Amino acid sequence: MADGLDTKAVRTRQRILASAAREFAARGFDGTSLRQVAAGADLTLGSLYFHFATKADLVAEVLRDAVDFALARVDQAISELPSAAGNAEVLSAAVRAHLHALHESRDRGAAVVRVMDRASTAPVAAARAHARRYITRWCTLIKSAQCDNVVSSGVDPRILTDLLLGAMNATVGSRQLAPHRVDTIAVTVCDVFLRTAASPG
Amino acid sequence: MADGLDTKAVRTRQRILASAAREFAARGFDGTSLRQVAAGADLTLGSLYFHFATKADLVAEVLRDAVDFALARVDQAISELPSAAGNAEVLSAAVRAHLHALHESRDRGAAVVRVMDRASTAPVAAARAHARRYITRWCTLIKSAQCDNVVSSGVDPRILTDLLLGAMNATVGSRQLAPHRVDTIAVTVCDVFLRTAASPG
Amino acid sequence: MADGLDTKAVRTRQRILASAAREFAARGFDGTSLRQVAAGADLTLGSLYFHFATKADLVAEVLRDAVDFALARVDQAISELPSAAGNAEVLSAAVRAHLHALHESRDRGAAVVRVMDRASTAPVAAARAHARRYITRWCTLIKSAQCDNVVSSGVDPRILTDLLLGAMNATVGSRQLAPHRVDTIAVTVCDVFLRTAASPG
Amino acid sequence: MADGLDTKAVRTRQRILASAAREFAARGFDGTSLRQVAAGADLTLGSLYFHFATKADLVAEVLRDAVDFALARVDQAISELPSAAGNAEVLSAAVRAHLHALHESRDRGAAVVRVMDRASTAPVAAARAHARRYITRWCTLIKSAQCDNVVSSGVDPRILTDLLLGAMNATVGSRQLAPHRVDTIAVTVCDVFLRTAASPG
DNA sequence: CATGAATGAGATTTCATTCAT
DNA sequence: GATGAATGAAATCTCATTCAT
Repeated sequence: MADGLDTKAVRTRQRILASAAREFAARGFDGTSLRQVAAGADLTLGSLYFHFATKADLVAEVLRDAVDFALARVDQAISELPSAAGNAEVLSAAVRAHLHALHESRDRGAAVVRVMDRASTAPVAAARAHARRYITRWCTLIKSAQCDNVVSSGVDPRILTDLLLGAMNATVGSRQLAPHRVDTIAVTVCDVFLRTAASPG
Repeated sequence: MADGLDTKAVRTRQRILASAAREFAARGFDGTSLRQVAAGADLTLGSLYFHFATKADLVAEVLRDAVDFALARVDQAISELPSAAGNAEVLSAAVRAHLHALHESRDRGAAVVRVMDRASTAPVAAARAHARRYITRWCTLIKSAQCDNVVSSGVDPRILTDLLLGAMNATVGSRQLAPHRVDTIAVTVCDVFLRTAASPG
Repeated sequence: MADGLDTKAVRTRQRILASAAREFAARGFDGTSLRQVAAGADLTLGSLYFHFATKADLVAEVLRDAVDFALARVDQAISELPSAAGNAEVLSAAVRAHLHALHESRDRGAAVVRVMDRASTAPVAAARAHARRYITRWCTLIKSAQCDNVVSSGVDPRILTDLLLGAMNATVGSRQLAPHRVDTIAVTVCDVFLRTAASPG
Repeated sequence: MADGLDTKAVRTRQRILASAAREFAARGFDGTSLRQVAAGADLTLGSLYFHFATKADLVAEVLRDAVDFALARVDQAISELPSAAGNAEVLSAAVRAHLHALHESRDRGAAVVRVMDRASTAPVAAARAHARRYITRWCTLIKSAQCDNVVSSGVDPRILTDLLLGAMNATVGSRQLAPHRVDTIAVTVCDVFLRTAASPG
């Protein structure tokens, strides 16, 4: 069966993950019932458990997926920059990539933003650790930008990272945004956070 | 019988609201059981219903309280400024007031941040409408600041407001912060969002 | 309210315990659903949980009750013997008391016999420890009887105890026995286990 | 194709029966899931159903096996006695054979003891009927022994049979016993139940 | 022969809510 | 004002069973 990439099970899993992201985004962890998730994936409640042993396992995988997705987008955006690009270009490309990842598949993005908080079970804690690596990545970007005075350089980079991610994540609302609106937001974020008027895009 | 009379009922109500803020902040709306709230207020579950008809009513009042608290703090901070103060001073005073309100009674602040999202029942919708007035207030401040070019002036003030509030609210974490740390955050926020280096405090 | 001995809650508790003993006796621990128990106590499933936090807690209390009941009967029977009674009289009185306790409220007895085995949760383990004290009590009786050569004296008293209790407990079947039939069984047990022809009753 | 052919299917069947005996002995009928049984037989849950149509069918066959095993051992032990052997020798040989059968493959023995009780479905009822024939066999032995006054002769042989089997079956605990310990138990049982001091072995 | 995927019923448990006292 | 007792709905999870491949 080659890579095991398109078996029936794999397709069902994807349907479940999509439905779960949708529901978690709309109603949060505790507000989402697995029956809703199953229905959204055209499945019976019992059948969910063939694919995920636990609600915590399911949400953990949703979170991990979303983080991986955003991370890949940011990495790709940066790698596509011309090699002569300065830290201003790097950071604004990252901002644009993060925002587009967040809004493009809005369910995954909103799910992370709503759920990541505080769901104490073990698998979710693991996903949170995964997400922390994402934050660390951003902190590195911020530090580099501070060296070139691209962003405020006299302040704690950790705080600055929190503010930037907080500002961006706050833009994910209840309904999908058109791509050009996401671009507008990206420009605004850069306009605020970047000292130079490096207009992205 | 005046308004805020200190009867037993009123004191109990306050205890309930405090406990509810604590629990909602820690566990979210769906994650909090009314039994926990009651226990935290040294009460039996049944007794809650003498004071609040519904879980939604209770959370709505918690939210309204928190919004009113922040609104009062911001208004007061602004009114205490010398009459010659410019928009930069006004905005940075508001930032400081908002952040202090958020962290000072962290439970209320975190409760708003965690719960406001999307709890669809009617009373919560009312509280959300109440909160929208708070956002509008901030939008007004932003617009005035844009006139003086104190903040980015070429961008949509609504988006800018969302970014600012999003950034500030993202700083409320799981544990209380010492006041001086809150001040540091306030300085950072102003440093980022205000074009002039108007240091608050 | 005096002793709290006859409140509504206490009466409901008794009804639950009776129903639980009945069901556990008939269907075993895993075979019994709490819905059946609730129905047998004229209660809704949810209401059970006001009185017992857990299925394990419930069964543990049933077991403890049954052991306490048998222990009390055996103690009382022995204490009512004339002070000149020898070990033969003591042992045969105990046999009679145990068998009558077992069959008199058959549900409790059968519940112990069927469930005590192996239900691994913590509260049941506690109940099992409680039951072990009962076995120890019998072992003491057996040892005394061995001293007087009332029962086989050349054998391990622990094994002898197991055989005696095993033989007696095997007599609890699916339906209630008339008291005179229980007496017949008691006579038979004594006839087998006691070396002297000490006829009980 | 003869009868006990050693095809793959037959070997798998044996593995299933062994695993089932183990699980039923450890957790009882309702406490055992077919998935556990399958796993213990290195099989998938679905594959079980190729060999057994129903959980009840499976447990029935386990019970029948165990009864047949014990019956064969008892019969063989008796048939190996010298033809001049009296009823005392016969009974004590039977006791030894039963106890060894019970403890030798402890899983089967314990499975019978734990499960035989009351699993109301039809196939189990059939197995219980099968077991009743085993009890009847013992009752016959007891009656013969009563004729020779080898055991208590003035008592109901049915009751005496129950006591004897109950005593012996009570010795099967949670862990396997060394053979010499089983011999000790057999001696004790004979010492108690047989009027003459016919020491077995 | 065996497996993977799905189903539907039922189990324990939690919880918002009600109401007599 | 407060409590204790009860209810009914819903949630997570387990399990015997089926069937296409």
